[in-house]
Amino acid sequence: MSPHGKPTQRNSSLALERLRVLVDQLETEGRAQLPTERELAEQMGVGRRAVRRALEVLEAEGRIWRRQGAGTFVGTEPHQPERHLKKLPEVTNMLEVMEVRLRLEPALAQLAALRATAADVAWMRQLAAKVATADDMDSRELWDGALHRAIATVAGNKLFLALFDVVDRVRQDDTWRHVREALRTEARLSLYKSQHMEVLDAIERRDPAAAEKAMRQHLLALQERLLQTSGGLSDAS
Amino acid sequence: MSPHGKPTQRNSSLALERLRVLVDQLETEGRAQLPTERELAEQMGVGRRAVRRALEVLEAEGRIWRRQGAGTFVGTEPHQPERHLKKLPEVTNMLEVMEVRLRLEPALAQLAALRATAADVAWMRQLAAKVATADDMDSRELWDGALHRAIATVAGNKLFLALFDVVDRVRQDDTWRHVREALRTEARLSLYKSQHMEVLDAIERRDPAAAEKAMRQHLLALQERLLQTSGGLSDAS
DNA sequence: ATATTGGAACCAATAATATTTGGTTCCGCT
DNA sequence: AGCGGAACCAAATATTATTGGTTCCAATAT
Repeated sequence: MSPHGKPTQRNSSLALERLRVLVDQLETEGRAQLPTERELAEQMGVGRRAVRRALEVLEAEGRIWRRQGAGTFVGTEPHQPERHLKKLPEVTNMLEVMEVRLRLEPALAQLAALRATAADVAWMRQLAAKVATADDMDSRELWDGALHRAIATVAGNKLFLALFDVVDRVRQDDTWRHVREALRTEARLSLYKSQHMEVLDAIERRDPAAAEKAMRQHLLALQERLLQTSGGLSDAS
Repeated sequence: MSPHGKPTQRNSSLALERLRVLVDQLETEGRAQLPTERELAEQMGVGRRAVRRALEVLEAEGRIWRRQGAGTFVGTEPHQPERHLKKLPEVTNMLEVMEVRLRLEPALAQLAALRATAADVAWMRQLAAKVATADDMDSRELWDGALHRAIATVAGNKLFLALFDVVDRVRQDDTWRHVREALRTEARLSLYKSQHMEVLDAIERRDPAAAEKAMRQHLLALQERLLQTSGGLSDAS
């Protein structure tokens, strides 16, 4: 065989034609996976780049889907919730996070007010004190996160706590570090501190409605600050 | 060496004493993992069962923690949210699931009312029709789940949808099949059907408050039925 | 005779390693 | 400039080894 075959760019078109036939064939046979790119290139006598270009077309058409390390498959990508969780930071943005927190955490504060013991209240107050006395921003954010999670724990619903952790992991993702830094300005510290106190006071009074409202006020203040600084964030499309 | 050493049951106590020393030693050295049970048994000249009994004591005291396939470690088990997600069905119960759904899904219906397109409404109505016309209970539950997830999708918040999927996976767990069967009685079908319609009507009217309320009513009816049938479920402690 | 122990074998979950495979970059050739 | 080939990267999978969990049995002591 002559090395470096026909110099024309028709190779990818040829590969595309033959791949369409192959995909139809596999579809009728009910098989899903097609050969590796290297095998396809050798079988058709073209380079791997030509094969890849052809596969890109088929993928854009939705006829196939590919996953690095796994292979190329006929049809559309199956829905796998677990896999989706891992790349949540890529498909979400801070506005969505706040939209969720605004609905989750007030409910958690409400439940905490219903179920908190005296020891729970003491624990949360300790954390609030740590938030208030922390000097650098890193430790402040650390303790603040611990306080919010403590409230979620005191709420006494394991499933709810798991949901909180999912949101919290997205929130803590490095992608949003600069956004979080913008939120925690010195001027707002006293406001956040007093709002924390309102939440804890309501929980200690066993006043679910007040706890819910206080937490909502706190998160609304955060959201407001978010909208002020960035003027809105679009998703990373 | 004589096979089957000292016949006394003191072996586990002896092992416990020596293990305490070992744990203290590792703790000061900053090392976490201690030898395998087989190695410990050989080193101390006792059987593995004696070692295991001693380790059980230390684990109950919170001095060590063990994981099958990994090893035994000094200290307390580190918090790993991902690992916790996998065994959620074991640590939760149906009441917790309903408590969460009652706070998640009304918010999702509210957002859906704000963001639904005409095509979205048509899609959800198709699913509602499938629920109403399904004859056997399995397919009914299947389409009902699809409808609820459609509403969560129309809500237009990827993170919120991910949370819904987490709850849904727990809800669909095989452990609760008999509970779900008890919920879906023939007598309640017309009620659920009309409640679905109320939710979709409110969404089509772009009435967030009504959509939220209708969804809450629907879930409250489900929760009520759950409490009626089982008389309350305690967690599997 | 009964109970307890040590030993061995097996099971199941985890971790470590190797292999596969799509994704990317680079180079020589035409 | 475009192609083929090779090499390398990174994600996913398959395989193997490790390790706690469990069961069973024979030996021994009481």
